[in-house]
Amino acid sequence: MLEIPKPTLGRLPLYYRALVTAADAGLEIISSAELGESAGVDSAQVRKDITYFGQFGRPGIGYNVPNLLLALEQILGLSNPNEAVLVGAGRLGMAICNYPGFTRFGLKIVAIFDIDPQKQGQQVDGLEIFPLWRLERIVKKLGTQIGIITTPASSAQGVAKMLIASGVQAIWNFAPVNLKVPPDVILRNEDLAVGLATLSHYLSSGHGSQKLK
Amino acid sequence: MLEIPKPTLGRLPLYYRALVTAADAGLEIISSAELGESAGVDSAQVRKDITYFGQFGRPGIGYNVPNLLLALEQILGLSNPNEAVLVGAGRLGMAICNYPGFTRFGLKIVAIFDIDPQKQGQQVDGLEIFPLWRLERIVKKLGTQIGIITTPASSAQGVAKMLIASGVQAIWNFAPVNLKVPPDVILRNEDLAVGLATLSHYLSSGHGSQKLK
DNA sequence: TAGATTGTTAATCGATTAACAATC
DNA sequence: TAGATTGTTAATCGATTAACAATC
Repeated sequence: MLEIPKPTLGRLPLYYRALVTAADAGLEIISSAELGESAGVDSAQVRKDITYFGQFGRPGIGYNVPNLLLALEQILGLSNPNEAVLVGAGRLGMAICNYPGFTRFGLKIVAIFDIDPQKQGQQVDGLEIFPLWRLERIVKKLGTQIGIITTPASSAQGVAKMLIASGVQAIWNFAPVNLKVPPDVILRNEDLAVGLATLSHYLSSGHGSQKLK
Repeated sequence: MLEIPKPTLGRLPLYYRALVTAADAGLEIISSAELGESAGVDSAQVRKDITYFGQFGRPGIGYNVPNLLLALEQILGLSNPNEAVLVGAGRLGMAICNYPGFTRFGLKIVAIFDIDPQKQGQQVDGLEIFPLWRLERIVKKLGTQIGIITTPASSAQGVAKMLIASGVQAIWNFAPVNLKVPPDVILRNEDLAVGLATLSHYLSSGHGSQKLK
């Protein structure tokens, strides 16, 4: 399969969401213009993006909603559910455990870890919080693929090491720090400070009117 | 002042963080190579990015840490603190209220709103949760510039309208939905589902080794 | 047939990378 | 002077936009 550009990959979830909405509304067919309108993307861009993973439209007609939805699930890897462990049971961690958007994207958190003995043994949404020293054995046993880091910045690198030693293939990092990981580990940084700084810049520079990201 | 490219703007907070660390360590001078190493960015890119807002380095020497730090605070608009109201007192909202990274970036949440009467009147970090109908008057009175939306997707557009009617200039949207706002309002979407979908794609496609974002 | 809309090509735009003269 | 490192230019790379022939 050909390589999908990163910017395109970032828009696919937007299309996916727009299509789910359309499907819920009973729509069978959607045009690139309609899809773009709903996702906030130019129609030419929509068509270009879609062709990166196939031909799903019919000239003069549009795209078949269920077909395209299925294709997107494929390409986004949502067909096989993703299991993850979460390290750091603070508020951000708990928010992520509960984030409603994730069920749709097939994320299942299977264990939570925290270094604080106070929290250990507590239940969160039916999941027990385990002590950090049990991480390696549990992750190995479950064969979990994704590790989510919601610890303070100071502990994040250590946690990343543990996760990698335990065999996770991907790390989703919410700690505000630049993690070093081996090249075969997929790393995604979700850095809220970047978003804030961007807003702050545009506010103080007086340029309104930007659609950021 | 010349326009700073968006990708550059996204990297500035990383430099800022690296510089804070360097300053804390008592470093006076830092090279583009060191700064890049710390921020996870190529050194040529670092130099290019910095020149978008001035000349702060000395050939053969490097950059003066305090100077560059100051310049970044300027350009990121951190010199004037940013006040925000937050709408949606769920777990994500609470997590954001507590996110430690924000203090450094000068964000101050001055009021919280929620539609749920159960939550109204409760205190969160010394802030009372107000009913939604009081939003307009309070925001107008405080002159708040930023509105943070952490409601479910279904209510987000309505909340955005209220915020805009109340005079906020920027919206930081965490609800998984494509908001429509007038062109003079700055909109930043923080979409966790995009991050997840990206991870999921790389996991299922078998390409490891990507540093995503 | 006439109107609509795709898939794709070509043109434009913008960002990254590489290289190096100027400077310390 | 020799070595280091910036700021900047030019070359490369990649993404977006525009246009349109092909198709329904």
